[in-house]
Amino acid sequence: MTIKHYLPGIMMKDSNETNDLQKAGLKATLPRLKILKFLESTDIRHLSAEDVYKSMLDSGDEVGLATIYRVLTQFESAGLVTRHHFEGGHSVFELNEGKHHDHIVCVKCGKVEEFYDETIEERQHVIADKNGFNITDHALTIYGICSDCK
Amino acid sequence: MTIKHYLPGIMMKDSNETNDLQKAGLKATLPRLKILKFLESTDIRHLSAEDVYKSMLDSGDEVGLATIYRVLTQFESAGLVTRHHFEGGHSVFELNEGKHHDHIVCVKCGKVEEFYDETIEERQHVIADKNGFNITDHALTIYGICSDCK
DNA sequence: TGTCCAAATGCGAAATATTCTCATTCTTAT
DNA sequence: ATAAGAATGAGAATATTTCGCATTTGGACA
Repeated sequence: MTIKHYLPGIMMKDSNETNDLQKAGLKATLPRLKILKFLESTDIRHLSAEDVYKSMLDSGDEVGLATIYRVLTQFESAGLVTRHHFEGGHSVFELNEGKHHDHIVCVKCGKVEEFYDETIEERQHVIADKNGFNITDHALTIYGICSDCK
Repeated sequence: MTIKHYLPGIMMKDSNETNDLQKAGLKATLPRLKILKFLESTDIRHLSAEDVYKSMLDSGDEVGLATIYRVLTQFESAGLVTRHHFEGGHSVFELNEGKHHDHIVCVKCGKVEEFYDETIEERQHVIADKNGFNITDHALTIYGICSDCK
């Protein structure tokens, strides 16, 4: 669905999503576009593959579960989403928007808050250097009881 | 198997492991003793339930896989081991000895190094306070390429 | 030390989560 | 529009973990 005809004089691409996919080296297939648009439109930040599958089904966009898994993994490789391994054994995915952050998770209700701490970021690089590693990524998750659950 | 008869004058308990289990509120059953002894004797720090199962089989101590899972979970609750969710989707367990530490994992070869950083520990408490959480635990894993794999 | 009861174990079935296979359908370059 | 290769869908296959239940065991107490 293009809107270029409604904005004469401005040369628009078919959609931001198509473009984002192509920049990521991924063909702009319908399932991928739908999944990306879904991730951008939902206000739930952390979703399992199953969550994505069911939510999309509910809104009438059926995409096979295997494809959801494949596409989310591709999005992860492309840097479009981040995969987290919170407690529970299954992966959850988060659309990468804005800046990097870490998470603090309530072990009672599952609520997830985001935070960013420059000091911690810096220390991690010091630690990686000390151990001879080149950091590719990191995952810091603090677990605790949130104020609602105390 | 007790050794108290060989140390006259010293009142020894049946074994450290039996004692550790009882202090943890767990009956000193044979499978639990074997698993605990195995964890204490191996020099591999991070093991999956399957790893524990197979290694014990190899050394002639067969314990059902379901029991391994149950016992490791109980040990976790009792604070004897820590469960980690490194990349790969399955849990690995680590015997708690010495002090808390975090991990830096090589994404190529899987090597795991431990580190402890007081500054990061402190910042986490500040962050939890700021968000109204009582920390119960935390998991910081840095991912990178180790010096061998560069 | 023998007995008894609750708790623990073993084993296979079931549940979950994720990946794979392969026939069919799209995408995109031409 | 067409062809070649990539992507998808559906279900089978795998991997990991849990569950149900019959049997065994640990340990409190007589």
